[in-house]
Amino acid sequence: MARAHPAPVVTATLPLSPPPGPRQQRLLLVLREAGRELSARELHQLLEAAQEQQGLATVYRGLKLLQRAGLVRCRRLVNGESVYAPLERDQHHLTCVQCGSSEPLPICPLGGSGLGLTKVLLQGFQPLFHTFEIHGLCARCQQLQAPGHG
Amino acid sequence: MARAHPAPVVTATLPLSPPPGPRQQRLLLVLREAGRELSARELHQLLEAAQEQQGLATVYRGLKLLQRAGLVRCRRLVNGESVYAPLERDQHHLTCVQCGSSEPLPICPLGGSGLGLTKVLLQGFQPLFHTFEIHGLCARCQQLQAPGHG
DNA sequence: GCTAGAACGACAACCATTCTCACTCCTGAG
DNA sequence: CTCAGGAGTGAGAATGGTTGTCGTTCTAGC
Ligand SMILES: [Mn+2]
Ligand SMILES: [Mn+2]
Ligand SMILES: [Zn+2]
Ligand SMILES: [Zn+2]
Repeated sequence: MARAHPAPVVTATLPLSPPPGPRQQRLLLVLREAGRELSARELHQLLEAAQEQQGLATVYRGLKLLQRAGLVRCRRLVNGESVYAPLERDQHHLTCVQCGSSEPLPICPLGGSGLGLTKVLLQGFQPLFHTFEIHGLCARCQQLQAPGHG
Repeated sequence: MARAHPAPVVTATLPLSPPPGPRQQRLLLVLREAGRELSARELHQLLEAAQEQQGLATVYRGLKLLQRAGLVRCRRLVNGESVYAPLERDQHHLTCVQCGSSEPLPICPLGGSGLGLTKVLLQGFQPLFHTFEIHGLCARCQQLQAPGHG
């Protein structure tokens, strides 16, 4: 019977592609062991230190594969560089438009409520991950920008 | 003028800075008249066509001022360029990690529920705007990536 | 009119990312 | 085993949006 389902939320998706090759698995492992988001260059350097070097171009290629496989998420910092993290680490940020600092924000807009991200809205689009960010002024930059600075 | 503001929620914030100068007001006007997000270069060219040219560096400077004043929002496209829109236009997107296409997503994670963006969470951070994006594969790229392609 | 400081604009510099292309490695056929 | 084909790789060049530099122009105050 077609009962009124609580709208099957379509995010937190299943992997699409077959498991990636060994190079990509190494990338994923390093990302999982790191406690934070890593840039492509950091990843490249960490691999180098671990005697498993991969050319920077290869790192970028691998990260793109992992994204398409639904294993890695990515966001761009204000300074232009992209940072990567495992998909299962669901983390968002407060980012200062002035100094670019970015600190964790312990909420997720899709977390509890579900938000009703139905297939109707997605219309054939296959979601892999989401980004949510609040941009504004950090406490320090507010003071520096304040009119009466003393 | 004074648009209805629905929100007890802490986002959709009040302007912080004094009203910007005439150059910035022109930028804001063009952004409001355009039906879509504009890049700095597009803005520069539109102003040129309207006999109100501003150097590209000045356009960037003005956009940063408008952001800090709580009048303009900004997001980065996959190809690296930033696009700008008036703050009151609350729009989010589905973005393809493969081809970079980005189509509107008619929901906002802060819209109805409020999400509980309390001052406790923000801890002195002054929110100006937010970005929310679902990244994945558009219908076309799913087909091209499919295993049995025919 | 004159001066100090802010705003401006043309252009150079920056730098993360992507592209190029020669080379290596793997695989399957013979 | 030998070899051809193709995918994967890596070093370096190219790309391009954004930011920095710095001499010029505008503005306000006297
Ligand atoms: Mn989340
Ligand atoms: Mn919104
Ligand atoms: Zn700041
Ligand atoms: Zn696509």
